[in-house]
Amino acid sequence: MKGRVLVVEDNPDLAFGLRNNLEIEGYEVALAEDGPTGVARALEWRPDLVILDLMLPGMDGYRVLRTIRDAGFGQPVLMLTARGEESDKVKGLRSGADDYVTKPFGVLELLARVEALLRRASTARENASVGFGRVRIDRAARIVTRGGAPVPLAPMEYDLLLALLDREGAVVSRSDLMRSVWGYDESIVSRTVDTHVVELRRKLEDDPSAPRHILTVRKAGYRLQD
Amino acid sequence: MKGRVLVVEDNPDLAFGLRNNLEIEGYEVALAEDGPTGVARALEWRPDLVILDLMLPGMDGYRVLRTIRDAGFGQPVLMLTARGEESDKVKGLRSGADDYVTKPFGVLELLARVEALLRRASTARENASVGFGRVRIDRAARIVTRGGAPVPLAPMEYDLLLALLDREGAVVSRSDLMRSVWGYDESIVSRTVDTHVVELRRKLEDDPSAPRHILTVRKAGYRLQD
DNA sequence: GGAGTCCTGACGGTTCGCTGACATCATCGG
DNA sequence: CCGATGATGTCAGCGAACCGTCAGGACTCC
Repeated sequence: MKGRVLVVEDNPDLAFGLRNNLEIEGYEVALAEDGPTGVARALEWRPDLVILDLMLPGMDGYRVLRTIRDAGFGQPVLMLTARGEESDKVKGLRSGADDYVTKPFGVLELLARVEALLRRASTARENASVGFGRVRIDRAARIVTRGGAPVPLAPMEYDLLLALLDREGAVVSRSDLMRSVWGYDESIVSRTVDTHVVELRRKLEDDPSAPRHILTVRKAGYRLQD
Repeated sequence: MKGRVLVVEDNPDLAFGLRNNLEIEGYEVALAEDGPTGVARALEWRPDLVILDLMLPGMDGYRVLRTIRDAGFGQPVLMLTARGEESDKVKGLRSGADDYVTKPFGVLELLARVEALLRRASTARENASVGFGRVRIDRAARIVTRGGAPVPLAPMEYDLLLALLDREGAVVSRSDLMRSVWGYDESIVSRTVDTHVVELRRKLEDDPSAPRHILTVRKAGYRLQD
């Protein structure tokens, strides 16, 4: 099995056609015929790649994309649309899609793009880690414990912790944190991130003044490590 | 500077147009007007991305692509062509191109694709283990180790090291370093670069007074070698 | 309206990086 | 071979950047 592909597409003919071709190529395929179903299946089933139609009943492709990206879905997404306007193409790519195909398209071209995207993505592997040190995080329950005892975290603190955890071991810049946690896109001038980091350290580090897990990387950002 | 882009394109109007638009976006741009020149410049200058026309005098785009890939060039390549047949698209993608745009194309779309490719490539590169001698560099974590032991580097030292590493084996002039690390564009009169090189040698070379990796090339700049 | 939460701006400590002076080295002509 | 010349190595100190910290006020949600 070469990988799992989720096709979010409301046109049955197109959806089944894609599934057939992808399965012939050796992919495992799931279908979703509207936006909300697509979001749910992407997050539950964790496909290796999502083919996402732009025009969908209920929730358009942009919102689907934003939603799953905000939920931490990091696999490549290939956008599919009938509209040919360039502004849409740009919007799709900039809002987190990895590639873009305009209908009508050739199946061979689509398969080639799928393959290229998966080859790129296969180098990056996922972290399923759920904690660090004596700290455990239960994402489903949204509960954090330290040495077994629950630690109450404010919403922003929890989101910040998740953003760091999703990239455990890597340096995350303040801008990235601002974008992924707060949704802002601007450069930083405030001490907002720092303040919340301090609070996280106070609640999660054994010695907050000498942090061993939530580390500062000067001039670059913060790094969470086990 | 967002990255270095090599444009291999024989049509002067198109080439200059691309260069202007890319430079406005903050990329550093080089042009090559035929295949062999493109190959040479890609291998020498080590761009972060290559925009490659399919139809070129002397050596067509496919051969250029094959040649530079065989020579170990791993950065993304965006193919550019007037032909619209799908067979060509597939051939381009399968032969190692990362994306494909058909003329006529909108500049905004092209720029968006360039950005998407570079973003993807940068995340892939972060996981690759690179270094020289006993020194390893983890770009994602921003950690440098020597013989397994972490070496604390000041921000500028780290950035300087990366700039040298990105062009490993090639001589990098002080002006280039000033531009890529410090963002300045002026001619050099200070000992700033030298000072930091000294510090890097002290921390990373086995014998700082007889460097084996961070080498001085008199009247030209510095060169990093394995 | 009260409790909790979040952001901002200010302050201070620490580290960093640039500068300028001097030492040393490579190169080349005599 | 030797000295002149210009390029590079080295060092210390000061000003600035950067981050930790905190308190006040605005906001939200009961």
